[in-house]
Amino acid sequence: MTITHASSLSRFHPLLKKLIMEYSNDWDLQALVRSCGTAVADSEPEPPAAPSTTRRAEAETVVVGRAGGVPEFVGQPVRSAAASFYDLEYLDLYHELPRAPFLVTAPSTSRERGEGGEHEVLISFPAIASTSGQGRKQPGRKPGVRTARPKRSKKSQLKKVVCEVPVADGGVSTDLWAWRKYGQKPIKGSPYPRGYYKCSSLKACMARKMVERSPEKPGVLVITYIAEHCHAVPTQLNSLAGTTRNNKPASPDQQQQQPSPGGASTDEAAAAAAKTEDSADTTCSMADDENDLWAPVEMDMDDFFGPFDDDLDHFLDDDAVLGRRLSL
DNA sequence: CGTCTTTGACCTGCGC
DNA sequence: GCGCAGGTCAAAGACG
Repeated sequence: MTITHASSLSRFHPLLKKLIMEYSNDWDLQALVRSCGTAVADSEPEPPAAPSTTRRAEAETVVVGRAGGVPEFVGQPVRSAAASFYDLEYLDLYHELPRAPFLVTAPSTSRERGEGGEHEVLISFPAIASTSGQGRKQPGRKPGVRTARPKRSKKSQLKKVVCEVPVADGGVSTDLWAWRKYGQKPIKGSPYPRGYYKCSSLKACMARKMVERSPEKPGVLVITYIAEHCHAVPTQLNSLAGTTRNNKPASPDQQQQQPSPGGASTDEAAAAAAKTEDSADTTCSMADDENDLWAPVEMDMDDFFGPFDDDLDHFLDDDAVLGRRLSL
């Protein structure tokens, strides 16, 4: 599969365009580009977002954003996207424009990556808000009981794809993977906890993602995809049990359980963040009402993306196209 | 019944 | 080598 509309390329940021050209036969990259959005508006560079998730993350900045966008990697394993950007290592992709569906800003100065550096791509999607509370208080597991765990691969060698997603309203944001939350941790220096999710489609799948609220931009969720899916996008989201519980408001009890590194005010912030985070996860992982629109169907990728090839230019000027995409 | 979230403990990597 | 912070595990209970 190749990009067939050269005119469409002109809308991409030069760096992205270059990548596309260089990887024009790389289905994965194109999938990422397309899934992130097809149009790119010129914009002035902004200060790069803070290294989003790890203290190790540093890099040049490329910004991709989309108004009302959805950070899905439709029909495309995230790992592939990451692999396609392999040579980019880390792209700090934060930016916002009020109108342009997608943005790419000029990269900041490039940096040398260290040995074993991460490979990260940061993508931002403006203007999604999310609400919905959930959860309940649960006791932790009993101490002292632990089984051997396979040795982890070096964190520094993990590939990452970082997406910045505006706090979704109603949880529009989604990808087609099913995720299961397996942990949550308060992050030092951030009032917001970070949630840890793994792919629940296949036990053997090592794909993971971390969801946290940006401390600098409380309206933005930072989603970091780690590792690779070892399977195709599920044609049906597994597990129906407990899929709607997240829509229930969190109990005050639970909110008090949120980490409170900074005192009472951050208590509230953390609780809010947790709610937002959970909401984001829910919408990313489960077939709620919005996701019904995304009901996975067996579809040829060309068929799936065909409308975007055809309407790429139109896409920029007509939100209806976005709506059309969202309704796919 | 299967899968989910919650949550504290445990483990590991990294910086100093 | 040590300590900290982040990442993962797994029990318990909820949900459909």
